[in-house]
Amino acid sequence: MRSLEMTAPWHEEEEDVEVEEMELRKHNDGRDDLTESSSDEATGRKRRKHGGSASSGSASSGTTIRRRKTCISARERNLRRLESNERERMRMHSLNDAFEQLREVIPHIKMERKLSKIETLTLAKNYIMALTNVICEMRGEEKHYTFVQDVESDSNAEIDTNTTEETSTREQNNNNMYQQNLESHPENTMVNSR
DNA sequence: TAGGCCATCTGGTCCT
DNA sequence: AGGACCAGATGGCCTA
Repeated sequence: MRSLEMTAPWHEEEEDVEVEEMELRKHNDGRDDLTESSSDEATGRKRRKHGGSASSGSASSGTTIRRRKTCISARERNLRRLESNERERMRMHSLNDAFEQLREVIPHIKMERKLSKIETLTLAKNYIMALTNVICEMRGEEKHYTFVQDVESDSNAEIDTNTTEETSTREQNNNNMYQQNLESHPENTMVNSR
């Protein structure tokens, strides 16, 4: 059970914190399974059953760092941590909502599974580049971007092995689709092909 | 079963 | 001071 390995900073300060931390965990798990699950079912979001890293945090949070003592109680700290967790969850949910909206406006070849985040960002970038090229062409200027090199470098930077091949192929298809669609029908630049 | 993707927790840092 | 942002860690789910 990872929660027993918890090394929260307040452990140094109060003896009863460990017990309270376990209570916090139980409370968290219960809440995930009950009150929050209903709203998550509505949005289809996955939820973790257990908490995150016990030894998480940056490497800079090593043993030499002395944390400032505060006068707030362990219970108060726990409460603030819970509130902070909740805010972070909401922040990530809003970020994911933004990704979802981005997926909806990016023309791409429809797949059984939805685009991953990295694919979404890469396609969005490529789409912007394709649109920029169209604008340049309409103005009689040189194209700003070429795709083949960029796709290769971007994919290799982020994804490897089989996924790279699959993603590169798919991105190339999408890029070709962008170019063909934009060149033959520049008036349809916002057509969503999903 | 390994690897990719993801959600969540967590503590540090930045910003208001 | 408190919230937002960020990155590391971890475990669950899914697919090849």
